[in-house]
Amino acid sequence: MNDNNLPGLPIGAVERETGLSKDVLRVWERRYGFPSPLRAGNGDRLYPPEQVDRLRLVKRLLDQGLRPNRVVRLETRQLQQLLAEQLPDPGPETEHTLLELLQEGRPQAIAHHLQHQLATDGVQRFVTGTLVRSNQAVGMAWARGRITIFQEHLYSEQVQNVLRQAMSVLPQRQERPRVVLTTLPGEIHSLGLLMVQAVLLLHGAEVRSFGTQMPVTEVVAAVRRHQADVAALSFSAAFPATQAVEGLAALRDLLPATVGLWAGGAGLRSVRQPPEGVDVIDPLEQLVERLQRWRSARPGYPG
Amino acid sequence: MNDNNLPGLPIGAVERETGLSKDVLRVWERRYGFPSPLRAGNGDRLYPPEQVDRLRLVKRLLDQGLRPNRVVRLETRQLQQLLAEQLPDPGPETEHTLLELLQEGRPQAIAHHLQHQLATDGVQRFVTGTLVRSNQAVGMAWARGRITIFQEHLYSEQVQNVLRQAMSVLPQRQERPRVVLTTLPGEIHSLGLLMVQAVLLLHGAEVRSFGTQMPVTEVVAAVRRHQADVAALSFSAAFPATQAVEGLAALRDLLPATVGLWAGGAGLRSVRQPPEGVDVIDPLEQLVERLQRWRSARPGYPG
DNA sequence: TTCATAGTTTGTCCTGGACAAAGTCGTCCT
DNA sequence: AGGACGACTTTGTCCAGGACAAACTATGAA
Repeated sequence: MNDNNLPGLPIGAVERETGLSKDVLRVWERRYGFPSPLRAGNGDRLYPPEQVDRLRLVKRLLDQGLRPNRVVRLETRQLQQLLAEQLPDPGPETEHTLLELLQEGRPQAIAHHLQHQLATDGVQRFVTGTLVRSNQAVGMAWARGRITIFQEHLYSEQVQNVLRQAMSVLPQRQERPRVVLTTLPGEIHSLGLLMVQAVLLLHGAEVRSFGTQMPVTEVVAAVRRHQADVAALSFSAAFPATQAVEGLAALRDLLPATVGLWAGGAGLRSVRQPPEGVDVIDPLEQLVERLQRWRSARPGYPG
Repeated sequence: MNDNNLPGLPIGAVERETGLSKDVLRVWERRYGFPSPLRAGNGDRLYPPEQVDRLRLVKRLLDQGLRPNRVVRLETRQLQQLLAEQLPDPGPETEHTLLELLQEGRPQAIAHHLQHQLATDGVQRFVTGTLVRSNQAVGMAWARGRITIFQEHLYSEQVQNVLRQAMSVLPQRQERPRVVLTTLPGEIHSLGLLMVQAVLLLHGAEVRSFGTQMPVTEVVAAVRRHQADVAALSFSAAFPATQAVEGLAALRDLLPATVGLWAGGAGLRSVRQPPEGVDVIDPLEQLVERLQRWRSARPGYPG
């Protein structure tokens, strides 16, 4: 039996759980008076679980582009409300069944449901339409407190399974362009990556996916070694826009000018002016056009 | 054209790339004189790429259980040497072909190779034997500078594909125990999770995998909601042992006594005494025994 | 409207100190 | 010999409070 009934989490644990750095947590406390953690005997901050939950909501609002000033002081209720307003709404009853399945918590049923939709829609519409809406619906449901984190996790795990399986069935046509696909360090979400991969694969491009968290220099090395035509980067909403821009600028600088640099994902929504030489692709449908444009600009390549 | 020719990375980027916290980077500098970053005009640290590479090596040595004191001051050469000694050696020529394929960099060929071995070995031996050795071989090759990070990434991406596909073919017998499977926040590696999932699935357990990074309270909620018999946690070598122990203790405290708590992975190697009520399972083969023990202790359940 | 400029907000980084947990080592007792 | 215990050392994490540049906002001119 462990005496682990602490009244709260230390700052490091909160950083890991919320994605807000220790520095930010401390400076918010100083500036806005929230969070207002308890203190351990030695002066260490201890964040009560309610405050951690509230911080998670704040984080998502920031990810939507709101500024701390307007958000940090709000109560949980208000945060939920505001987040529901801010999040893209997939429509009222769009994904009712999915959410019910999530609440029941039978992973098989969820996978089956997704599989069914995939079969109905086909890969293209499934990924760029249905899945996008489902993701939004799930995010919305979390914001409203209808589902919890573990249910979100369960969802993305199932999506991942379905997507990977769909791709394994797709013919590998290996036509140009050859695309190196990955994310920068600090990105934790891999769903976007898979969605991009599926679309590219479907349209006959040769995708070489490296998963998440590739340092800039490694992306460059991979592009060279694989003689890729394009480097494609994915950024989730949770990824700091400033880091994205920084990374893309550095990449553009290090990659040969002949190599395309494509970037997409909710993490770039708030970026006013992307670095020169970077193609921002958003929404996902644009990827197909971009692909065709690349090919028609290079008639030498088949496709 | 961007002026991104900085002589080094800021401390935050180094944290993301190496997994060493800003605090650690600064305190090492103070104590050991390494790293010794340049300074920007405003006093900010700028870590040259060579030092970042060296830090990556240091990090892996710490992950092997060595102490900073003995390691931080060493040169790159010595670090590589020492790491080669410390890492478990899968034998001289064991995975020669795999490494050659990795160096060539054709993902298809790698997947094919893995698939072939899977077919030869069967799931059990593939996961607990061949894959473990392959992982070691790849880690070793990186330590020796034979391959780089992006090649490691490519490898784990292929392994992931092969494993997920193998599991999708496996019959879902859904016998007891029902196992909630995940990792704690801060864990970035998901391979271990998949390997465990494959073994459990093969032996007819009902696995509910939630991917990586589940807060302790969410694990508890998931176990309750899913009426699971066991919570299984995976820890990679990169995961701080102290955090693992802390998290496991908290989990044990919050979970009902009737629910088993199984933990495994290289991240627990250095743990002398795990918290009471936690089953440490290492190596992976033990998982099968543990499963059978669980079942024979509960003759009511089929299996 | 669009664009430049002044003001504000915000994340990140800095120094240098402190301390508890974990590891190491030597000693004593069985 | 082996194991338990206590003293010493190492190490990661946390603290305070200040600073600043980049990003954003608001204001006013063309």
